[in-house]
Amino acid sequence: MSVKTASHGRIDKRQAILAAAFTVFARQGYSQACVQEIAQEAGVAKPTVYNHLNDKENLFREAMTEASAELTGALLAAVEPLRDPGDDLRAALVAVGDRLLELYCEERSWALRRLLYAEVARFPELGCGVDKLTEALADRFARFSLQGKLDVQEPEVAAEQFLALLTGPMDNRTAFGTRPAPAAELHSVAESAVRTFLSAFAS
Amino acid sequence: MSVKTASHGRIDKRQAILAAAFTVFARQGYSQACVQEIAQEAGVAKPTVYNHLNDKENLFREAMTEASAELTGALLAAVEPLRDPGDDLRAALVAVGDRLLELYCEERSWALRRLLYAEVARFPELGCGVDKLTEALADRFARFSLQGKLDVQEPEVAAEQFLALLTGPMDNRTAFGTRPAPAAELHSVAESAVRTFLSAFAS
Amino acid sequence: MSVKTASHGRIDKRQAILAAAFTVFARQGYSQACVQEIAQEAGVAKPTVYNHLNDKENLFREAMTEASAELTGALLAAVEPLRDPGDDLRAALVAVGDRLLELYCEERSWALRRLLYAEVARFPELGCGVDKLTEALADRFARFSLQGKLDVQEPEVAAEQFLALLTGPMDNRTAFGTRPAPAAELHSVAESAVRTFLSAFAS
Amino acid sequence: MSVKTASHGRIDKRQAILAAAFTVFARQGYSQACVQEIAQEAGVAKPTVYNHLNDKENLFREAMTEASAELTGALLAAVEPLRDPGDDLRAALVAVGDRLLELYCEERSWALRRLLYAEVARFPELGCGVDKLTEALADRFARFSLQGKLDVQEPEVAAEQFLALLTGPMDNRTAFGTRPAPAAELHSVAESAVRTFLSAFAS
DNA sequence: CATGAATGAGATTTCATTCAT
DNA sequence: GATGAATGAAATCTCATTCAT
Repeated sequence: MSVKTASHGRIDKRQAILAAAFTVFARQGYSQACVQEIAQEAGVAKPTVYNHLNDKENLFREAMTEASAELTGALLAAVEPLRDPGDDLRAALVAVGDRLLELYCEERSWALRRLLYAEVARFPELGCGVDKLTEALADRFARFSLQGKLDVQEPEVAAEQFLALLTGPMDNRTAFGTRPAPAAELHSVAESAVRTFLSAFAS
Repeated sequence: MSVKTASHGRIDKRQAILAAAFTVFARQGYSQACVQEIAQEAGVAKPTVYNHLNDKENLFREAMTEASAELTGALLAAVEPLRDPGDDLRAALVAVGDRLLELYCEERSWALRRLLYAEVARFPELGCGVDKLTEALADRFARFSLQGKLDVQEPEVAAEQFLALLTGPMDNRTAFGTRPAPAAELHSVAESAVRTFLSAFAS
Repeated sequence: MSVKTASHGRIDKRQAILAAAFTVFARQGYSQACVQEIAQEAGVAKPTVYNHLNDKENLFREAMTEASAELTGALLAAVEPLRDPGDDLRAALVAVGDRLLELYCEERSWALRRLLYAEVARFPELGCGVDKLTEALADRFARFSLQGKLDVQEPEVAAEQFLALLTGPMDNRTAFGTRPAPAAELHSVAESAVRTFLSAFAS
Repeated sequence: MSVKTASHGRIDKRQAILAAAFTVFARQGYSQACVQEIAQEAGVAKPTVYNHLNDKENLFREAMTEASAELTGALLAAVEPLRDPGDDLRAALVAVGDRLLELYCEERSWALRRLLYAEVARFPELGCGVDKLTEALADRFARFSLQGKLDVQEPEVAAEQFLALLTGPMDNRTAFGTRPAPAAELHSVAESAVRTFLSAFAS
């Protein structure tokens, strides 16, 4: 009724289309996905998709950007607790590791990474985002080092390695996200990662 | 002319088609690649492709299997030197790390992984191969542990982590294989990986 | 604001739409032209076009009628001087011929004829207008005949032939209005036409 | 069966497609015509059309070129008799005029000209063909002038004018090919044209 | 009356796949 | 066994037209 409502309606529809698009792209891959199916999933007619997003490529870009931002937000939130890790640094790192792995192994995360890998050659801008997660983690590690809680010379490298230890094993363990990993296994991976990390960087 | 030659000719043609297929799939992705282009790249007519490999899906499977086996072979060969590491374990590990990273960052390797990631949802059998590289490395680490050169409780986990430390950083550093990484950077990553690994697992 | 102004505004808007429509139809042809573009050119929204003119076909009809009337008016005005040709009939005919050819070769004239030719099959009413120009010219020639200035038995035929001699050569000379014709060439054609015409019909 | 037959089959199919294309384009215009309908008219599947002619634009170009060449051939043949006009030049000219007008007023001729006019803006190469008919006629008139049968200073201009006198009146008389013209009317136009032409150029 | 948004229908084009030779 | 030709099916995108405001 009000302008605001109308505006929201428009924005909502755009968001609905983007969400539907990501769902379908995740299921079928970029090329196999057809705009028709995305429109159906969003509950609109095909031309409406073209009215809001210009063409399939742009639709993909926007849907990926959206999904990517969402995941990045959650990941950054997951490392926030390290601002106040309490007495037990190991426990704090394991908790963060658990949470990161949980996010990393969500179905949508795998789908996002699969699409990213698959299409980065044709959509190079998708791979260009700076890795905010590594940076945020490097910030924490630098602080810990200053506080004498860790002995880290190159915080960026340490952050990279922390994340690599966490997520690296999951490709093979879940057959690239095809098989689900039990929570216990995730926790075990997180603990191993933290153990190795602390063995290397404990002060 | 002879049966043997004819047979070889047949096999050669099949191999040529598979090689061409991988090249084209790597360039375009599974869906974007069209059989016509593969046939052209292989220098044969389209129906010949269908005579040798039944349909596009099978063509993809076989081409991926072929390329995958090739890469796996090279990776396994790269860890062979660890059977006789000499006195300086660190140097041996760095050398192996260098070689593994080099292989990992070849254009064809990225392409293979991109295709794997992209299509594992529709071709689940592609992701099912046991990870021979991790196993081979775990074998070496187990030996080192027995020989007192390392202190490794779970060789599989240690191998996973060694590989994660090596390759994990490369996704972001090369924008998923889109940007080339200078050899010096590769070496630096290998050294960091080995340093962290040995800090954690030195006996 | 006032009724009169509003009414004028309405008429003006209709005229603006028709003018824009002709411009776009001339540029793109009937089918290629899209209502969206016409609306843009007219500076109104698409439904406004539908409010004023019912559908695309009617829009075309009206735009063509408008443009056609405009051109016809100019052509009729161009032969008016023959009501008072002065002493030198040849000079008067050449002057009229020059002006007619000039109008005939305007960009908009070519566009109009192109659209007429192109769409007369689907809009037969467009081709049904009596040829007022031929009639007007026939009237003049009949007068000249009565006055002993010409020897014309069938004024309609003479008028047809005068116009044919003028405009017939232009299709090929301008590649159907695609290439511009220099003014000198136009004048030369007009002179040749008048020469032949007078050779045949001089009293 | 034989290679030759196979080859003919291919050529025949291409010709069939081009003929069907011209028929449909003539009926519907370039944009309204759809490839689907052309394929149906030709009795082949839609992709076959795309196999032989690359896209709709090229299909149009080739179909127009073909039809144009056909008509041009007939027109040139129609003026051949003027190589040996016999004693009665007037009669010969009228005969040729009759035949030219007959060809000019065939349904396919009107269709060709309509398409040419309609699309010359988007397919400029279609309008670029030299006018062989005018040239051939100019050649005949030049001969007649040398032989003292005519008094023609500029044969090209005379030829242009002869054709203009013939065909110029037909646009209006047939409502641009929409109405059929009775043979008697055609003959009358031809006679008037020849009368005027000879009045002007008789030696 | 003017308009932003939505849509049903349909156009061009591509591609995996199969015959017939 | 290899190939030129043909095709059924489907995908992207456009456009005339209509609601609801």
